[in-house]
Amino acid sequence: MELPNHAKQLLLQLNQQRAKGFLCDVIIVVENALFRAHKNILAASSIYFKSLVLHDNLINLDTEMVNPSVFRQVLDFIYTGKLLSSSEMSNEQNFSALLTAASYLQLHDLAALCKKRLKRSGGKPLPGKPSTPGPLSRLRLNNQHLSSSTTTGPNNHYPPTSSDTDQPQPDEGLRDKLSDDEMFVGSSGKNAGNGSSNGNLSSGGSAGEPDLGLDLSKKSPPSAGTATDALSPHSNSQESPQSASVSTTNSASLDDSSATLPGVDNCLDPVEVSSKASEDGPLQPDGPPPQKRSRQGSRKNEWPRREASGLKSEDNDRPLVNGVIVGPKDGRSSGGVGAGSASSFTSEQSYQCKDEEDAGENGHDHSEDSAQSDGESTGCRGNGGGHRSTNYVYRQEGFEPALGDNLYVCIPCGKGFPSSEQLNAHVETHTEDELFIKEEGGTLVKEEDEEEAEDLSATVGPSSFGSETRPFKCTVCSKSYKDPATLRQHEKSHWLTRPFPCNICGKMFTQRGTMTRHMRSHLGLKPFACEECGMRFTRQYRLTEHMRVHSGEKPYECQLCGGKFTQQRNLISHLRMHTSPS
DNA sequence: CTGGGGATGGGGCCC
DNA sequence: CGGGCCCCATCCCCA
Repeated sequence: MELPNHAKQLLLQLNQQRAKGFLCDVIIVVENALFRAHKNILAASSIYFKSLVLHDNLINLDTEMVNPSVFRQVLDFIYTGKLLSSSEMSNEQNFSALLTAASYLQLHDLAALCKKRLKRSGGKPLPGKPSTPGPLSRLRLNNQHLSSSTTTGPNNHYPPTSSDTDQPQPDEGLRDKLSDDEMFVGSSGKNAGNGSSNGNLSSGGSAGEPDLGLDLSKKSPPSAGTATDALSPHSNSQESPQSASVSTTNSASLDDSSATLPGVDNCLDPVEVSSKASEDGPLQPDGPPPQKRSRQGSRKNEWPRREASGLKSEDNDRPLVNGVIVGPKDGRSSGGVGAGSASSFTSEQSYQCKDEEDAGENGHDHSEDSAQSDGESTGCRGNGGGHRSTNYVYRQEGFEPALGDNLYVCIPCGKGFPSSEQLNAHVETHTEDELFIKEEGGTLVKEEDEEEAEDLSATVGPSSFGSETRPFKCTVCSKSYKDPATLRQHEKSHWLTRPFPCNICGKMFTQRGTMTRHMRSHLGLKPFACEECGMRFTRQYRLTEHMRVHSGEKPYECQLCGGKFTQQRNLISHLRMHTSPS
C-alpha cells in the first residue's frame, strides 16, 4: 500500500512551514539576507549543509558563491524541486550563478540541471562569482587567511581571484578547483588550534573582519553542560571535511564543545524558539516544558543585519560588528527569545527602529521602554555615533506582506528599496544629527527608582553602595567607586551615545558585556540548563534562581509578614505591596 | 474580575 | 569579560 502523493504533500507542508517560519531551526545568511529553513531538509539535500547544520543554527554563506537572489531560488528548489527563474538576471546569468551556488552548496542535482540548461542555451557558467561581491566580500578576500572567523563555507579558502579570471569554467572546473585539498585544508587546521584569537566581538576590528568571531556562546557550569558548540553561530562541525574548511569560532569557549551534554545540540536557536514557542509555548529541547507558558511577543520577526557598508569602525572603543551574526528580533525588548518567552515570529511586520516601534506598538512595550528610557535613547539608530551600524531587513519572498520589490528596508525609517545599493545610498542620507535623540528625561526617573530600590534593598539586604573607601567619584551623579575603571565604566552610562550597538536590532549599550548578553537573547543562546527539568537559561544566575523552584528553598523572608520567597526580586515586589498606599 | 505570588526575561551596572 | 544582583515588565496560576 502506498499513498501516491505522500512525498509531494509532505514537501508542500514543509515548504509552507518554511514560509511561516514554523519549526525552522536554522538561519542562513547570504550577504544581507536571511533565510530560515529546516535543518533536516537542508541536510537531506546536500552533504555540505548536512555538515553545517549539525552544529550550527546560523550559517553564513560565502557571498562569492551565492547571492540572496540565487539562494532564494536554491532554497525554493530544495523545498519544491522546481526552479523558478530570477527576474533580476538574464536566464544565462541566472543559471550560471545557480550553477556556482549549487556547486558550492553541493547540490548536485541542481548543478546538473543548471549545466544541462546552460549547455542547451550555449551559455558558459561563470564560476565563483554569482554577483559582484560587496565590500564585505572584498574585505574577506583580503583577510581570508588572516582570520579564522570569516565566512562559513567550503570555499572560504578558495581563492576567489581565480574565479575572477576570465577563463570561464564549467562546473567541473569549479569543482576541480574546489578539490578536497583546496577546499578542506588551508588554514583551518591552524584555526582549529588558534584558540582565542577571534573569540570576541572586539576582535579583528581593524581589519574590517566580519564579526564572525563573536562569541555569544557561554560557558556552562559543569552540571549544565555547554551549548557552546551548537550555539556558537559560527562554529562548525569539526568532524566533517566541509566543516573543517570553514571557519570556526575559535573562541576559548569553543573548547567547551567537547563537553557537550545530551541534547545540547538541540539548544534553542532563535528560529526554533521564536516560531515554535509562539504556537506551542515554550520550547524545551530536552524535555517537556516545566509549565505551560505562552508569552506573546508584540514584535514580528525581522531579519535586520548590518550591511557590508557598515564595516568601518571609526571608534576603537566600539566593537566592529558587521552584521554577520544575525537572528530574529525578539518579541519585545525584554521578552526575549527563549523557552519562556515566545516571540511572535510571524514575519508580518517590519521591524523598525525602536523609537518608531515604541510609538506605534502596544502599551507594554512602550511602558517598558519608557521605564528604561535612560537606556533606550539610541535604540533607533541604524547608524550612529560615527558608526554606521545600519540594520537592514531583507524580506524573504513569501515571508512578508507585499512590499513590491522593495525588499531591502532601512531600519531607522522603514523605507523599502529594491536593492541593497539603493538602500546603502539611502542610508547615507540619514544624518548623524537625527540619530542623536532623546537622552535626557530618563535619568531622573531612574534615579528615583534607584532611591526607592535602595530603600527596599535596605529592607532585604545591604545596599550595593556603601560609603567605604571609594575615592573615584563621578562628576555627573557623584556616585563613587573603588577604582577608576569602574568609574569610567559608570561614566559611560551618562554618555549620550552608547558605544556598543547590537547589530541585530541596533540597540545601543554602554557595556560590551551587556550587549553580548543581549545578543545571546536574540540568538536564543541558553547555555545553562536545569538538570531537573531541562529548562535553559541565558545566565548562570537565572539557573541558580530557578533551581530553588525544585529545591523549594525560600531564602528571602519578609520581615513584615514572615512571607518567604524563592527570589529576592519577588520579595522586593512583595514589600512594595506592604509599602504602597493601595 | 482582581490581586498576590511564582516564575521568567531583558537591561543596567557594579565588582 | 563574566558573575552577580539590582531593576522593571510580564505571564500564569490561584485564591
